[in-house]
Amino acid sequence: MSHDDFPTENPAVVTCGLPYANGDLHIGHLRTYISGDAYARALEKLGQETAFVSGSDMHGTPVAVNAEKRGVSPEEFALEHHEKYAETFPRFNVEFDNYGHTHDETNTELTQSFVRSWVENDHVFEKEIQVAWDPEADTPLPDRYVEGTCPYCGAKARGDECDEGCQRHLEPGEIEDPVSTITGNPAEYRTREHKFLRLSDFQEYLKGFIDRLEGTSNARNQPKEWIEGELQDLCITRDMDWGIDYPGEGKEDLVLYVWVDAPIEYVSSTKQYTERVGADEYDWEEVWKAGAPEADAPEAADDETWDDADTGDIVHVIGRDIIQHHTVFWPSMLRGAGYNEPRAVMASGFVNLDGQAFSTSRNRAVWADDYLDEGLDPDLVRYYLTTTGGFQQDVDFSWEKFQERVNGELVGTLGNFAYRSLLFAARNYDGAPDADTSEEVASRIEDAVADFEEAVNDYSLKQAGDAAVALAGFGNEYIQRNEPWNLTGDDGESRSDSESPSGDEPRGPTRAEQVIYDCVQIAKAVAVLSAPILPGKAQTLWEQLGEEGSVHDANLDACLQSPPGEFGEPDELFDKIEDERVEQLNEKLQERIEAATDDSGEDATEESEDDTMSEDIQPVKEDRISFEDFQDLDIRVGEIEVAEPIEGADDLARLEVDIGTETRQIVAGIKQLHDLDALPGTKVVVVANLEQAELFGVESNGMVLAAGEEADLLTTHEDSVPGTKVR
RNA sequence: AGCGGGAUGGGAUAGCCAGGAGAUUCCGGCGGGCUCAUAACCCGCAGACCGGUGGUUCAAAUCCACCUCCCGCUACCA
Repeated sequence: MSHDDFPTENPAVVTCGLPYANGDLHIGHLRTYISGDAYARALEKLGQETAFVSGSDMHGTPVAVNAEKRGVSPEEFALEHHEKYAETFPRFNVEFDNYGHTHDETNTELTQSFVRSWVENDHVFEKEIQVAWDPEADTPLPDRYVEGTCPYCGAKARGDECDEGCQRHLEPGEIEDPVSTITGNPAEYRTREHKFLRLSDFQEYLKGFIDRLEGTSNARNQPKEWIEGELQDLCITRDMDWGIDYPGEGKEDLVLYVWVDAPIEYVSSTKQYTERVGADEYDWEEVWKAGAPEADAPEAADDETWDDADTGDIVHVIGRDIIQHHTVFWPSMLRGAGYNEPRAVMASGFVNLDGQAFSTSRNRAVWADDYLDEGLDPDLVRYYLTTTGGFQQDVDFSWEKFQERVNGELVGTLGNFAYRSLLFAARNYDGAPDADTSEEVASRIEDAVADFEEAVNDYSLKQAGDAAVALAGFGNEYIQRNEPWNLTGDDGESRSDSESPSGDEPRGPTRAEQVIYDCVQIAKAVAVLSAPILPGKAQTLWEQLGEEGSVHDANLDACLQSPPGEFGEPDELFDKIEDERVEQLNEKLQERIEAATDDSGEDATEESEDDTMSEDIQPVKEDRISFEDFQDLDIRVGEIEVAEPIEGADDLARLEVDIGTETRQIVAGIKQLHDLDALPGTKVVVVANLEQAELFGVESNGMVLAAGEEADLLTTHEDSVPGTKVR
């Protein structure tokens, strides 16, 4: 399948996955938005007509539940977050052409029109299903708000999945002893009629679609299992008040499932952009609808049809956790309503913090607000997040690594080159000397531009960013090699006589003038090429060069166009991050984590508040065991000698425990609840004759006893020596 | 369990789709240079049998098969 290279004749739209209006943003979330922004800007650099849109996802159960807890309406609750997001993004230089939300009029109307199209094209059917209900609160309980016992393995499980036990998917009604996680009441099941989108209608279509799809490879490969297997039909309604009403008679009590109205916001947001700037400036229908094959027979549109279709280019930038939504549900939804299909899905990896996943409940995260409050420039984290690894790779964040990249590449290479070149030029020539770009330098800039163009067409922001920094690196080498500081002050002697063969011209540039002119030209190209990733800093450099207007209006051709002649002494573009600063940042992070762990009762977030307390205290079991059975347990005192985290596991720690006769390796689920460094020397109670197990690839030979969800470690009151039997 | 992603000098990463020069870049180490520049920059050196085994090929980090280990997804968490 062949899409034309960017820039294409038709408009493009770049979208970012909708942030859910329930919680704060951290730099993990930011990775997607920064990348989307940088990619949209990069497309514009190529001269591609591009809109960049997103919006807040306002609906769904978590918003409704959390709003109720706070005693406000869901709308008020969600709008508050929406406004916060809308204000935060620009502070990271993420500038949407339109940022809407799913609850506005545009999206409500458009969503309902999508649903009507599906109904008209016979993709929707009705089915009775079992829905969990909280009889006391008289509210339905979506899957995740039910807990109970897994009918297969007996483990504690969520309504939709045996998440801790056998991992089996559970159908509504299957779980035993269902309990509402909202109120703690026993839940019951009621039979309800719901609407389904028949995804199987699109199975053949999707097989073709996935092969045409560009972007990251994970977005193409991950959904294959679904597409080539049997697609479950998608239940598109929920028993709730909060959401967009299902547009049909007799269904007033149903709202649409969030994953119906959420992606449609991409279209709505683009439409709002058109409404604001006018269709001759940017026409949303050209990108979303025009030229798309007819909707009535989805599978009829094959590769060839799409090849010939004169459509716009839709690029979705998302996190890799919602790949299936964008490669299975969403294209089906678009196709069923006669819309265009996405050209590319760029699914980013996650951001880890010092090698471990962010944990919002433990406050182990770098929050967007914290970053800004530190006074750190947004372009620094933009650079880090977009160029540290491949787009679909996970990226590890630590303040040390952040410092290393900033100081090495932005301060040392890019900033230093720009500063030394412009300063030298300003001091000696009051700007760019009179000359033309040398062949060597022009050709090097052309290479950088070609790299950049290739990067955009390969959906590689890293390559785009590297193109700019590598060019600055060349600049440093070039200025060093030519030593213009040893050439100034010379008179006629050092002029490059080869450059001015005839006596007609008053004089050619001196060697120094030539070198400095070249450097200024390189700096200009660096400003243009780095603008998508470093929008603020590129603009500063642009202004230092004496350029008018915005660097974001310049396209790649500007890289080789001559810079204006005059400018004054520049300021340094980037500040070095000192070691003390990194220490401070680490300390603050550490303090926050500890604070969050300490007062977990008071300032606890939604996760712990709900169920932890009730979960720990259960009625005493009726079944008694014999004394002999008890005797079979070898419980003894142990002393922790070594405690270290197990890479990648959320809460597992590897312990070495002295149990008197020997030192055992034991894996315990206590990592996030204890400061592991403080554990060695602690007396614990160990079940020594438990069968061995392997957890996360680490052998566990015994069990350390701890109480409850908080894993409160059992220890001894006096100082029994390791090995002492507990009885 | 199935599926996806990954394993590359001490650390971090690129290259893999389109097989072929001394395997990229950054940090760190060692030695030199420069002084326009933010103790910055430039040059050179050391250091990798590209996770393992087998295959295809004139040629494999790259393609194929099997295996090991890590991370994730499996139908509301970027």
